[in-house]
Amino acid sequence: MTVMETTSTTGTASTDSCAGPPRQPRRPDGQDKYTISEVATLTGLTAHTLRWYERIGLMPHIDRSHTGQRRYRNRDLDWLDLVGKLRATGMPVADMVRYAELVRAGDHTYAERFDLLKSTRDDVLSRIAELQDTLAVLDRKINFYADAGRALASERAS
Amino acid sequence: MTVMETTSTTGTASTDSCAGPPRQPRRPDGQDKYTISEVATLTGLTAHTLRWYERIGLMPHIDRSHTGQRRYRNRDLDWLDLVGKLRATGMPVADMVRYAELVRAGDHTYAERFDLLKSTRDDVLSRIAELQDTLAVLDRKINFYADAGRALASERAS
DNA sequence: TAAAACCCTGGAGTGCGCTCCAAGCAAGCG
DNA sequence: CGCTTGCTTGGAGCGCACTCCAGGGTTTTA
Repeated sequence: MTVMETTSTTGTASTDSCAGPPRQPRRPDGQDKYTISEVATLTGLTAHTLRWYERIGLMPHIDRSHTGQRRYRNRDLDWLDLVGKLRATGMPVADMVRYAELVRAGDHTYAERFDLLKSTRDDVLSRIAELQDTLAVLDRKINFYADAGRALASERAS
Repeated sequence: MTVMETTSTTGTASTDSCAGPPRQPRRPDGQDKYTISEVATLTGLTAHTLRWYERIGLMPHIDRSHTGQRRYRNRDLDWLDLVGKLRATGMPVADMVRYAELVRAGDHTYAERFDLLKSTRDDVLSRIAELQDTLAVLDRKINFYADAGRALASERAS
């Protein structure tokens, strides 16, 4: 029987949709050192996924302890927050890797980053519109079934 | 060299985000008979995908011509519209199959359909919230890079 | 100090949603 | 009549984003 690796019972749909800055039990900058499993609980990702993100170039360089274990820092958590948000928009991982490369490349890539974020923003806007469209359809159907349900109830009562 | 099967250059992001009832060149009810490739162009799906939807039970029974070719009707196009919208919400195909089964099962499944649509609606709402959250982050970053760009420009001018 | 819990790596496996292939049938056209 | 085009089927293949495994080393707890 080996390790279980955080099966993360907190599903994808977060209950607190109106939280300001997400206050997690982070350590203050300066003594911010997290093991991979701590980061897993903080982010909801598995340790597997965190290592995989690193392999494909989606993470900046992660510090290591003297024996080679990963030691994440607050800025890594910030990055993972961003990654999580971008993933939620449906952005493919490859595109995020591209953005990560631009960040690694230095300040002279500002313009490219700007373009990338701007077109992502457009995507998000149109996806929101799409969802609101779907919402309207859903509401029509829901009303239909609600009415049908009431009709059946009053029929039973008569 | 065999057939090409509609590589659909119209991407996933539709440009007309504010269209009322989507006016497609449909034939009037009564003489509504479409071949699979017509439906492919109308929906943006490939013929492969249409057949696959049928195989997995996502479609109602589709009429056939005397030689066994599919002949879609307007109600099938309506169904595919709904399916497209639900797909856009990220609903797994298996869940849509479940809904399709309820529809096939008859009127006595109204309550279950209601529940399914209602929880889907909740998903959509929280996904919209999520996207708006992401939008805020994106806007902050975009502003940062825009400012940085302006700063560089004025630096060059001095 | 020993057991339990945790972490490391490269590579293989999984599930989803298509996507395509091979082989064949059917209709229209010169 | 053959050619082209389009449709049919079952089944295989693919790309993405993980997800896990084997086989080892490390850290923590009792």
